[in-house]
Amino acid sequence: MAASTAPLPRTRDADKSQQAILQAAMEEFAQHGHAGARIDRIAEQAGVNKRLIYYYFGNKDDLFLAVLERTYADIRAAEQALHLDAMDPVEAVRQLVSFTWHYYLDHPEFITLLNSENLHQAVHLKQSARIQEMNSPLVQLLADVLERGRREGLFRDGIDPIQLYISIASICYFYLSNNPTLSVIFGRDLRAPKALAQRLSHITELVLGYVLR
Amino acid sequence: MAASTAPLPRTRDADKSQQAILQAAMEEFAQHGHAGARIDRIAEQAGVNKRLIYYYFGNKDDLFLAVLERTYADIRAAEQALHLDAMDPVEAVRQLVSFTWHYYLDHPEFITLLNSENLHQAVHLKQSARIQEMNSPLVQLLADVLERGRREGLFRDGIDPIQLYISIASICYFYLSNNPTLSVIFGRDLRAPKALAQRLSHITELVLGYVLR
Amino acid sequence: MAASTAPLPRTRDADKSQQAILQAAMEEFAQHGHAGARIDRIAEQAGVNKRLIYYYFGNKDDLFLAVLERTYADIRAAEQALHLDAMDPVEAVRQLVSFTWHYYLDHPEFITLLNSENLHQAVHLKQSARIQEMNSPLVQLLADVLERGRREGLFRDGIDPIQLYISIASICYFYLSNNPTLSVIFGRDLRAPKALAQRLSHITELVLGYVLR
Amino acid sequence: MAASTAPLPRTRDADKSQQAILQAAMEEFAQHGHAGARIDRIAEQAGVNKRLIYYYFGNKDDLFLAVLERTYADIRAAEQALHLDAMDPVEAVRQLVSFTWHYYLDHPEFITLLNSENLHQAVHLKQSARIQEMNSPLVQLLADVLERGRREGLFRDGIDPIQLYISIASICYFYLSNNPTLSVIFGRDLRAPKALAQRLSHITELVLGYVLR
DNA sequence: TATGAATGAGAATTCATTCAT
DNA sequence: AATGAATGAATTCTCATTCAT
Repeated sequence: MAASTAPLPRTRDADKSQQAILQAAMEEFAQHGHAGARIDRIAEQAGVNKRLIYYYFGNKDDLFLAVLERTYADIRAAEQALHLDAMDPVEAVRQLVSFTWHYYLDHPEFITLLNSENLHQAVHLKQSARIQEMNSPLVQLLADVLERGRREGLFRDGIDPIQLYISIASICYFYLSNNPTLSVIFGRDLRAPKALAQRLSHITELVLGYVLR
Repeated sequence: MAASTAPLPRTRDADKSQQAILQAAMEEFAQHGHAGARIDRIAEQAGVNKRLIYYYFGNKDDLFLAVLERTYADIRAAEQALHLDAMDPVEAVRQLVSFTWHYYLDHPEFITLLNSENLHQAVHLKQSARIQEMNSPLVQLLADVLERGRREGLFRDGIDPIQLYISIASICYFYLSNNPTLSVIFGRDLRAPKALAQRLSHITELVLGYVLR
Repeated sequence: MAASTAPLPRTRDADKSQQAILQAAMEEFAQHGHAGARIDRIAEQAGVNKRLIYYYFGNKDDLFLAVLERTYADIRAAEQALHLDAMDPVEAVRQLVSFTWHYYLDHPEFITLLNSENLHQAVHLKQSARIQEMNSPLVQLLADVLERGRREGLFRDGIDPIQLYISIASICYFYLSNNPTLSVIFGRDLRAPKALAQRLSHITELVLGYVLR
Repeated sequence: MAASTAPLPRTRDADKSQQAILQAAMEEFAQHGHAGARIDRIAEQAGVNKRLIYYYFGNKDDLFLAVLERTYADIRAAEQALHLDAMDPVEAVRQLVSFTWHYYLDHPEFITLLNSENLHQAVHLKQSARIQEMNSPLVQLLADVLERGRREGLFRDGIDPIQLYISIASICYFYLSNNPTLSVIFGRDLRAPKALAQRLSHITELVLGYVLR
């Protein structure tokens, strides 16, 4: 029945294999970094022949780039769902912080992939027109929120939205990225649920404490 | 006395060899991460026989740990020189932010080494009693500063010094750590002198904006 | 049928490659022992890329085990061809001795491989369910022969077949295994054809002298 | 007091170091064979600097030879204590078997060192005039015993003492040398005290069963 | 007599990638 | 679209041995 409806099965399998490779590669690169990742493990995890990876993705670097592209596409898609313009300024800031925090928390691969790419001076990213075209809506949304807050007399003047956006990302990202070493240094489990809740509370306070006049 | 002045231009200097290896290893691990680092390159850079690395440091992991230990020892030593207790609270916060920022800026290896260690879930760090004993004085100093500021009616109440310390580290670290990808995404050079100055200005403002009532 | 005759001079023959590796490994391990064997030489002798050895056999130890398994399989196969039950008891004992002697004489690799494995306390053998399942038929055959001889009044009573089997193996094995040192100590070539013939004659006499009442 | 009696201390230390090296080397070569032995471990075990091994023994092969020489010297010394000429022939044979068995049992290093040397076609032994001059008295003693037994009408005629000597060595040596593999193959611990006693009983019976008419 | 420092040659093993079908 | 076979170039690590004192 499926066969009679369309000439798709072949294509579907191909797509399925590619998706399986991409997913496995994302996990492998996320867990071991670019240099530590193994093509063999990706093939095994994806359940495909190793040769197929080269067939579809060329080589390890191109595969890494494909993973990066998908990673950025994913976060951009998630960002699209965030409608800060419909909220009052304070709530919008809260939501932005919360979204950023939870996105990183739920997508640890995002952090390790970016770290790996930064270790390599963003060589892959620089090659990708696709990613560079995927503009994050958040900076503009944040700029609007800040302007609205300023006009309402709630927020302070002269806040640079890019700087603030980076700062919000920072205080979410770093805590999660460096959690293992911080946990050892401070001698406590900074990934415990309670610690995570306290962290979100602090960063929200920090950001609001700064923007509110 | 004659004995102590004599052997200057010797090659058979164990300590010198070890330091050369350690320095070369720090650079190699910082530049390529743990998995990407090459023992061969370290030997070449250190100007010693590859075998000597194993003679003194055992294996790649132990060498990496030795590098981590030195890295932490270095920052702890720098932190010791910071006398926040002699300053008024606002100035102390400024100095802490400035110190943190400049330390990371001047020691890019600190960032990449920590990232590499975090990718590996701090496995090496967990083994090192030495590092765990090197307590940073900054958290306590910051706690004192916050308390003084609070008593003087300058600072807000209920600030957790550990959270704030991590946040200060975050906003300094992330900007530098993720500079390559951020620069591509935002389409401008975030390491340009002017951009760096603006960043320091922003983070100082952000932190003071939060702590001041 | 055409299909089966076609691909003769192919190099891409997995089984052929594996057999070539196994054969070369057997010779290398037999000649140099486990520790003295070199993977490089095995690859060269087998005419394959060194990497292929790891592809098929995992590592040196696993390869050694594969060689051991084949070695035991070979001797078990040879033992199967020995039909002691069809002979009169005295002839059967003669044949068993002769078979054992000639098998060791014709398969010097059996001796050195076993010596190597014994030096390592049989660590590889202990892992191999396969070898442990390959029961030698000889002990049971010998037990039957001894029982027949006893009933016919030819052989003495109370001979333990396992002990006798080990003794027969001993007097064949040791002479060949320790031939180099014995030759030096006794100052004559114990591998000369005449010496070998005398040895077989002696051991046959020794065993028969013991079993016959 | 010791210092005043002679100028020996220095020499004694030297001798002590040499003996420590030799002892450690014997254990190392016995446990790992020639190829598997490590100079580093020998130095560590002997508690001396690695360089000293080269100072006293030249190189690994020469050290191995020195170990072999001591090993042969030891067994020759033990053999000297065996006075078969004072016993009646049957008792003398029993004693020879028992001595051989217990010597191998108590000196496992003898077995593994000889196996290692035989793997190498006795290359070291061939170089050693010393060892070749250390004639074992046992063959001659056995010849005398056999002759006495024959004259007393107890022993059979025409027994070659060298062959019998080798056979006695065989049945003792092989059981112990190949104990690990035999234990696995037979599925029982052939080094258990009871198994050892049974073995000695069997080999005594076997030899006497042969020599007695 | 003794030793810590140093090394060249080699050892097992790994890895991304290509071949042949 | 897919795969098992095969490989060259590393890569970490080892080892007997020598250097310099």
